[in-house]
Amino acid sequence: MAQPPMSKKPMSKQTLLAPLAAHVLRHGLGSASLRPLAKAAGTSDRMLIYHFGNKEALIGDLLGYITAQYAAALDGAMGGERAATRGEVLGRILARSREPAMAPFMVLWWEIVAGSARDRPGYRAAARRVMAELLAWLARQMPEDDPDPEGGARYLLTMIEGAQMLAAVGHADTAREGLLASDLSPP
Amino acid sequence: MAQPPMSKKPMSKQTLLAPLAAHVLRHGLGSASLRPLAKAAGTSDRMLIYHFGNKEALIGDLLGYITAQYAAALDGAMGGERAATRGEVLGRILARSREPAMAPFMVLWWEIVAGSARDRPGYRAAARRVMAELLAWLARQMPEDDPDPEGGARYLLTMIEGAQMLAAVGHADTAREGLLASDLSPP
DNA sequence: AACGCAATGTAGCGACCGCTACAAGAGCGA
DNA sequence: TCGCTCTTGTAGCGGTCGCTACATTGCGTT
Repeated sequence: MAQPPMSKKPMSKQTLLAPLAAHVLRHGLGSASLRPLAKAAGTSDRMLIYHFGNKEALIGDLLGYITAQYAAALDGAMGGERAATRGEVLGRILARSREPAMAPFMVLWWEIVAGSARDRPGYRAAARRVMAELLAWLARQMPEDDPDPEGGARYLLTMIEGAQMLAAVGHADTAREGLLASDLSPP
Repeated sequence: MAQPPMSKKPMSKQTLLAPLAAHVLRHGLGSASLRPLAKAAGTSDRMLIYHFGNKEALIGDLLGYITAQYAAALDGAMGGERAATRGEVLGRILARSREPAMAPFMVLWWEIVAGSARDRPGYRAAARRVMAELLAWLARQMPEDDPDPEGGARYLLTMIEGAQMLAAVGHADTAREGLLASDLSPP
């Protein structure tokens, strides 16, 4: 069946990034090749190269877009009054990370970490951006009477990432029980 | 120049795994395709399929071999007297992880985690094996007077993996400073 | 109307992918 | 020696990869 004319879209980098990001969040970076990506964005591999130059640049832009999305999601979750304890801050962010909407990003995140560890171009920058954003968010969330909010944020970030890694390999219970043995008494 | 006859090698799964693992540790799992792997092992893609059945099985066996190697390395590092504090245990294992000999495994590790998060066959099992081994090692290392060695091991495991993830994305200093803000006073 | 240029489709290149069909050796027991 | 099985080499299949050459469309400017 022939398509109706279907209001023409400008089809620039910016309009392409959203569907491309959606595809990568669903299927991962490892199997992100030009033709499937193009199909997901309603265009052709030819046009992806035309707009982004080459695949490496495309992935770089895509990682930037996705990490910016993640940062915005974090900022949007900033509401509510301050937590009373470090443990409460930790509980909040872990709960947020467990939300189903975050799952695709969490899965993608480990691909970004792996790329960063191997120094693949663009990955390190994307990972650092997420970490910086998370660190700032945590510092803002720390209890009002915390003696060392920056230090506490770094401590919590370490715990959070450890817990999420354990969850990624099916050891979520290990992390949960580990937190019980820390000085972070859960709420 | 023609090769001398060069004592014939039996060339079984077991003899192949060592050079294959070495290649994967150097170049990563993402770019591990049959022909380069075969070349590294002194054989042909044809023979890899012959011995392992298909690539998925090969990767599975390879992950098993590498994680077993890692476990053995951990056991070999078990010597010495017990640590006096949890912080000292943490310091020991982080120091061990920083050894240059461990670097290839550390880089590979995040690929394993990413594969596990995406549920690629074989990855979850390999990751769980490493975690279980590390957990047992930690429990054995805990201070003699620790009130809850298993809980402490889980806590330390969470911190360790968080710290290593941060190191993988170039935030090693964040993890180090974060530990100063914890109840784990460094030695 | 003529031109210029950005946007896009079509077709294909050479390289690599996992895997297989086929045949030939190598050793061994009957 | 015959045949059998295990191992190996050669060649190639159909597919995907990133990317490009070339032609065409369409729109704004002159």
